[in-house]
Amino acid sequence: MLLTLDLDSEVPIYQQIRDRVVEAIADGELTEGSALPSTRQLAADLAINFHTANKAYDLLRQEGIIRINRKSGAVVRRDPGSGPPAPGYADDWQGRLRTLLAEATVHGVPGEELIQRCGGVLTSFHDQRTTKEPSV
Amino acid sequence: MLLTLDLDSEVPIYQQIRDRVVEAIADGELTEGSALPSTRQLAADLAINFHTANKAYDLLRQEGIIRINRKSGAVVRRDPGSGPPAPGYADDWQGRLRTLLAEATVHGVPGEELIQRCGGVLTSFHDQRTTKEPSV
DNA sequence: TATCTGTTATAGCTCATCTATATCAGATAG
DNA sequence: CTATCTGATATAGATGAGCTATAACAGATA
Repeated sequence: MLLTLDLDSEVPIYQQIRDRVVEAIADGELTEGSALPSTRQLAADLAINFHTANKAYDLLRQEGIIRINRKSGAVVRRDPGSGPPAPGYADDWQGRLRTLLAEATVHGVPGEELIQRCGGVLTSFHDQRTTKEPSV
Repeated sequence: MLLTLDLDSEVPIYQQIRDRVVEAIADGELTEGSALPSTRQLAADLAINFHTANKAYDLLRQEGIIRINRKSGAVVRRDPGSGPPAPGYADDWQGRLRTLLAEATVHGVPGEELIQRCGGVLTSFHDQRTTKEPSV
């Protein structure tokens, strides 16, 4: 997994790391059991402080997305096939979706285009996964 | 427009105000030309500092969503019918959409449900608008 | 004139973000 | 056993974001 950061972004570094990992799992690039680099290794690769990488992993752990052992390091715990979401998650998520869709709507993006883009993104997730794991 | 804040949220107050205004415009509750309360009035209603309300309006102005005159106060400048989005906007937006969809996917929400929720939210926008402005 | 508006400036507080060191313990390779 | 990797934890400092508190100024309006 190649991880590029935008140090000029308003989005905190640890948040960017978290987002990229989540997207990589959705893409199928990482699956349940995949090992992530150690916090020190990741920090060295990204030329950031060790604690910032640590915070990113801590965030992913709090979300239940990765698991951290002293022995095996950071390992992916959830992927799209790991089971249904926690109760209430989807509704919370929809609240954030609503804000995002409202913004695009106000800026004049047609509803049909928004649906198309949603579908396109989801298809890209699915395509990536079926590419990595061809149907037996 | 009734505006409720969550002071315990991690989302900054000025961001919450901005989000609620954007959603109200998408809903059709506010349309191009609608007047918003003055910053001092809004701050008093929400029991927050005047500068925080000011920052929210400043953010909306930077996004081109409202217009601020000393004379007429804050007025909605953009609504879903104000024309096409700025070039490059939709692509930027899709990047944020991708992160949001990836998160839900990783948490196990099926793609079909995500599409349904997107459509549902967009329909709620449209319904609200047609309710306020019934077809002649 | 009194009062509303937006605009701007300054200052202070709290907390988030990021970095810099340092230490400790368990696991592992030599 | 020793050296070295790992995660976990503590402390401290720098910088900036977020929010509040006053204050002052200018234009519009009643």
